Amino acid sequence: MKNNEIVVRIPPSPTGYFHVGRARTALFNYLFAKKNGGKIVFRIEDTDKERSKREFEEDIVESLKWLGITYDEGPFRQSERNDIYRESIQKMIKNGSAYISEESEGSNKEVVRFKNPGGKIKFEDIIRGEVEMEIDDLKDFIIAKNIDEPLYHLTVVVDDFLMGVTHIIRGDDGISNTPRQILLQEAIGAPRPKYAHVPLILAPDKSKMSARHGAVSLRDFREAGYLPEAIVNFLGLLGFNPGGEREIYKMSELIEVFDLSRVQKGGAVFNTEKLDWINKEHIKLLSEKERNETIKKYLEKNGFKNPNPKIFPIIFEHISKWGDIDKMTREGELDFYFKTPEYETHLLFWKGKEDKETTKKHLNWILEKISTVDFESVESAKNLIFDYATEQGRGEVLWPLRVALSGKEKSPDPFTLLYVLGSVESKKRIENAINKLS
RNA sequence: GGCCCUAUCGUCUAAUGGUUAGGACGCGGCCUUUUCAAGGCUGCAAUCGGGGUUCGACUCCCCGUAGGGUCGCCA
Repeated sequence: MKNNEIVVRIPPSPTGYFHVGRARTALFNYLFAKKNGGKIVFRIEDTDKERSKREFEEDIVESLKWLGITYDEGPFRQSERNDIYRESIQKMIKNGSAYISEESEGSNKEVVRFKNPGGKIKFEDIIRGEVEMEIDDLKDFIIAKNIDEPLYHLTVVVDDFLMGVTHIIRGDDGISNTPRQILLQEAIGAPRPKYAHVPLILAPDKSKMSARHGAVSLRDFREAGYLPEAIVNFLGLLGFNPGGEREIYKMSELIEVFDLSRVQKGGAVFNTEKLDWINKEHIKLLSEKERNETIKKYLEKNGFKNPNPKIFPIIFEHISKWGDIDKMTREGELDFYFKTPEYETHLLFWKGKEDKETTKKHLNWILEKISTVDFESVESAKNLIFDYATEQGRGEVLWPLRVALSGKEKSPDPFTLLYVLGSVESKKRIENAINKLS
């Protein structure tokens, strides 16, 4: 089933944390390779010694792993392959396709330039169709600072050739590099791979998504508490759609339906709301156990020791990503589960109607009613009170009860609160409320 | 500015010559045992403009327009 004809590559340069755009390109490469039984080569393009950092390389490796994008070969580091590039440069100089050029500007007085034949370069792009570009204004572009310091175009072409890369699936912003690389391929006698330039991921203002637009690196999303499967789902469907109306896909399902020729031509705006929705859908797909464990972990991280497991499903209902738990904590939305709430007395009144006696009456009724029982379920709490509430006016009874228990204008329903808090704590809070009214 | 690319609801997209232009996110309304959330139902909302080709264009061609990418001894 292995199709050894197909080889793709994932070639990040470790000059920053792994960017979502690059992640998506990596994902498309992965999907394409897996779909067609091809091979994936992972190559670190760290020829720029100034900007390349191990920290970034590690981040990229980790991010790929987090997403579930695996590779068959590598990582290779271009910085460790100088012998290979040197040989190519020398060969090109020898056959006249490159030459050492004396410079009056720049930081080196001699560089290696490629002899540009000029004219036009035409190539076939799987996504865009036929593309033709003029190359005259490329001049004799530089392929190495010197014989031991090769530059991007040269290293890419040499490596793609040596690693047997058949399909180059990369971001749209690299399309203008293609003619240069084709020229180089011809000079070293490499076959021309097939190209597919995927459109860019755009910020809401339609410009290329970059750091000034907020969260752009995978680690940002990881830290915000997104699920990797949601990121994969979202990115996989950004600029690609298999047709049909399905929105939620797992990696394996994405592989099945992936088709490079269905990739969109235009850029796609990164829509965080949709990502959040997709993330929530994937949280729903988790097992209850897995979900609860993560919620517990986040609660503890936020300083809530030994959280009551009864609140896990409530929290689940209110979040679209784990990081929302951090936010809820910060905004004090969770405090009432753990300690007696503080609130303005006025909040106790249904629709702001300052009727102390009635409010007290209802609260007292409930207090008495619950003093002898404990709640086995939300239902049992409801059964105890609901008929009375219906008779007396649901808002009149239920609103003050809810406020007494939560101290909040917005919270889960009072029966759930009763069940979660238990009768002892509930009684205490209701008594509190009654005291406030006296 | 040169070169290149792109163009369907606000956003992601479906419809590859014939549909009341479909779905999703978001937004509004209603319902669902007070509020919030969740859920259900429902509503608003698009083929950039102009020419062709064709019996018939979202779909094909041309010209505009708009947006984007790229023009390093970075990758």
